[in-house]
This record gives sequence, structure tokens and C-alpha cells, in this order.
Amino acid sequence: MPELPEVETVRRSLAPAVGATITDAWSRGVGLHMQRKPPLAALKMLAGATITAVRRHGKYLLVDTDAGKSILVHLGMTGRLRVVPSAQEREAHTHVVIGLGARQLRYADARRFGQVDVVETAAERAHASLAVLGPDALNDGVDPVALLARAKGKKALLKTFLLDQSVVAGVGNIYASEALWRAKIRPSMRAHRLTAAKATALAAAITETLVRSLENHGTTLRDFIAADGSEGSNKEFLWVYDRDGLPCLRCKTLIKRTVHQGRATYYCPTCQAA
DNA sequence: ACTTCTACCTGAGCGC
DNA sequence: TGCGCTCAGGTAGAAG
Repeated sequence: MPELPEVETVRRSLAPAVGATITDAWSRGVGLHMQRKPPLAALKMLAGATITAVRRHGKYLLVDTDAGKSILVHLGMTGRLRVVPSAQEREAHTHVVIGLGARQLRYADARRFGQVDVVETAAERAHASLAVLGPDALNDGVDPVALLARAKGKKALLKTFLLDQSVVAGVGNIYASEALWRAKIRPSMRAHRLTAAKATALAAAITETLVRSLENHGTTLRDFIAADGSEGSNKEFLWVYDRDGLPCLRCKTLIKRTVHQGRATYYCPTCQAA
């Protein structure tokens, strides 16, 4: 569900939690826990600590505390992180609740593909989930030279290549299609065929695509909401994703949908050359 | 070591 | 209404 712009939107909307002191923690148990069970004992140990910042790398959030520990959160496909009054009724599929006095930071996740963990802030890069990530597409920028170097010898489809978080962290299935349309490159092109010129165009297109979505507070297809419950409006502005059969916004050719590695890909057969 | 496939889950939407 | 099918923004681990 959430890619970089959505996770960054969540990060920004968590600003009201910065400065709050953690009072307690709860996690759902009895057979209904997430695939990767949240570490309840470690979360409870955070009681008394104050939230100092919320950071993001790729699709991961890090809620820092002054205890030298951070809460690592990945939203999976349907994860929702919200700050609500403690008295508010819990939404369905709530898995983790972090008490913040009169408010609570809550993690809900219908499909349970997400992740909540506690890491030592100073050693966070050693965490298995973070260790494999490449540069963050927004914070670090997308370097066309690095992109080209990583694509070298890779027979994967360019669109599949973009989903590899070790190449660029933050691009997911929506924005891979979007960026390739923006760069006028066909998604089925093999990564190793990338040229310097195309890498430059693609790097710029990735940045433009993500920044634009972020300005629209992310893409809400169905589940995504920010920590204050608001939806993103970028769905209205998508160039190709979920637009099969509709005219290309550049050339009017009908957008095509296909499937690569089990995931939907959208492109314009005319202005995205092979 | 690389690439591709499958599993992990629930819920929404569609055709019948 | 309801049933069965397909699909969904992600990743890890197995299988090839």
C-alpha cells in the first residue's frame, strides 16, 4: 500500500507526537499477531522515554526516543499509524498501541504484512530490514550514475529493477509505473540495456514523481491515511497507474495494463518506446 | 550468486 | 443476497 510519498506523509503527520512521553504499550496476541510479532517487552521498556523525532528511510519509519532506542515501523500493504485520543474506539485490526498520556500512537494492519520492532538507534543500520536498503530516493536523491552501475548486467525488467529496495529505497509498484511513463521508457526494457541518457531521465523522473505525489499527500487507493486520518489526493493525478483503457495524457493512446513478476504494470505503448 | 515464484493475510469488487 | 473468484500500494524465503 504505502510507498515513499505515503510513508513520508505519515512521518510528517506524526509531528504532534514528537515531545510526547511514552506511558505504556500493548500488543495484540493470541494467534492474531502480525507475521513478525511486535516485541511487546521491548516496547513496554520504553515507558518513560520521550519521542524526540520521527525519521524515514525508504518505506520504513523510525520513531526516535531519548532512551537511545527507536521504534521501527513498516506499513506493509495495509498498515496505518495514527495518533488518537486514548478514549477513541480502536479500529479493527489494531496490533500495537503506544500510550502517550491522553493520546495513543496506534498501529492497525488488516493484512498483517507490516512490521513493528524496537532497535538501538545508534546501531539501526545493523537491523536486517534496514541493512539491505539503498539510498533513500528523496533524502539522498537518485543518482543516475549509481543507477546505471547497479543496472549493469541485470537481466531483470527495468520496472522490476526499480522495485528492488537495495537500488533505490522507496519506489513501489505505483511509482515504478509512473516514473517510467514520465521518463518515456518502456517497463519491459531489460535493466542492463539502460543508457546513460535514459538513466539520467529516469532518475529525474523518479524524483519528480515522488515529489509530486508527496505534494498531494500521497495516493489513497483504498487504505492509505495519514496519522491524522486524512487521505492523499494523488490518485486523481496518476499518469498511468490504474488507468488502463484510458487515454495517455501525452498522446491519447489507450494505456495498457500488463503483469510483470506477478505485479500490475501500466504504460503507454506509443510514447514509452521499447 | 543470481532470478523468479510463492506464501503470508483480509477485504473489496465483480459476475453469476 | 450470497457465493466464488480475482485483485490489492510489500517483502522474505524457497525454489529454480
